[in-house]
Amino acid sequence: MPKAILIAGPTASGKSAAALALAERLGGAVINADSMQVYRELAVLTARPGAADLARAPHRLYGTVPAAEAYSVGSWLADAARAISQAQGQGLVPILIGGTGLYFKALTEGLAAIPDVPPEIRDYWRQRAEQLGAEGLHRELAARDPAMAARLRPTDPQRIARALEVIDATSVSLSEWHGTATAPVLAPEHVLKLVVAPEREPLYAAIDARFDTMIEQGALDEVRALLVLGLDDSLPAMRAHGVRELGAYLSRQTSLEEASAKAKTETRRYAKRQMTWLRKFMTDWEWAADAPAAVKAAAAKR
RNA sequence: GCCCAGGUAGCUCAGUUGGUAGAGCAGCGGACUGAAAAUCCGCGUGUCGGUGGUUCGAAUCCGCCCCUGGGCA
Repeated sequence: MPKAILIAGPTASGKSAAALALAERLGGAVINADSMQVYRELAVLTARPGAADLARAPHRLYGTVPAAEAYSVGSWLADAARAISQAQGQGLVPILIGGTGLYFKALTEGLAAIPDVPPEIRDYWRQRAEQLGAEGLHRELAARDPAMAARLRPTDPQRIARALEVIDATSVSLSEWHGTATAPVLAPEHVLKLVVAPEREPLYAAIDARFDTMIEQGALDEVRALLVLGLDDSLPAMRAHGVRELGAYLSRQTSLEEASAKAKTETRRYAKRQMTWLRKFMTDWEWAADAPAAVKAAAAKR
């Protein structure tokens, strides 16, 4: 019996089905490793497991965070560590499943021990990014943290702002912090690692079909309810695929057809980026083309 | 059947007076340490409808044929 099972894969690959099947078979707890499925207000649009699935096995970290909160790898790692030991304490196999490559990397390789940056400082640099633009911000970084400035592209506002907030809050360069990884929560031994990755064409077809299903299941109501909260556009939850696009439809700026087409395109691009990540970081994982194959591979490994 | 307008990248279309073609979108490859469903970098992928001809040279000019849309019958 493995100490834990990790299942990664692009969106709409069927990895949830594999996780659920394994959880039932082995007596496991399904633990979310997806950056968007944590948000309470986003159930349909993030393809979160429904009531029927939740009844089949214990699920953790799904819909537990309000959309108003800015969640992050760091907070997830802490939550995941807790969920893993809790599951193990109950005699359940932790099955971590999701599409966020960075989360798996943090889990298995550790994360730099950077203190939390105070919200005022975060906001300050994000505003500064708006004002100066990426290149201007990069000049500022070059003055305060040349090492990071050299590592980052002057066109990458997000990472530049992050480097600035860290040196500002801690007086230590992010490049130094990156050398201070904490011990991984899950050592690679005794961990079963699976990738569910269909061929590109069927994957894209599944993405398109799934979005249509989401519309049928009330994605529009979900977006409407989210928008009513009046949250800041820069919050992660507001960046979930479909939120902006369906929002544009709800405010009559575009047709539903066009909104759907755009949301599907965004999702396809995301899946492509996920594949790039998987190819690079999940080289020693067991690869399967669909859920049944993944379950079979898991059985063979035990 | 006749008259127009078109057939160029997966899609929508550019393409000067003939010098074997280029934009947008889509797509593909890559990077990735607290926003990662984010952010950023790179790449035209082509029987120019077909076939004869003119020409040193044809997506561009001429003939015939095929297809699509519109009009007249």
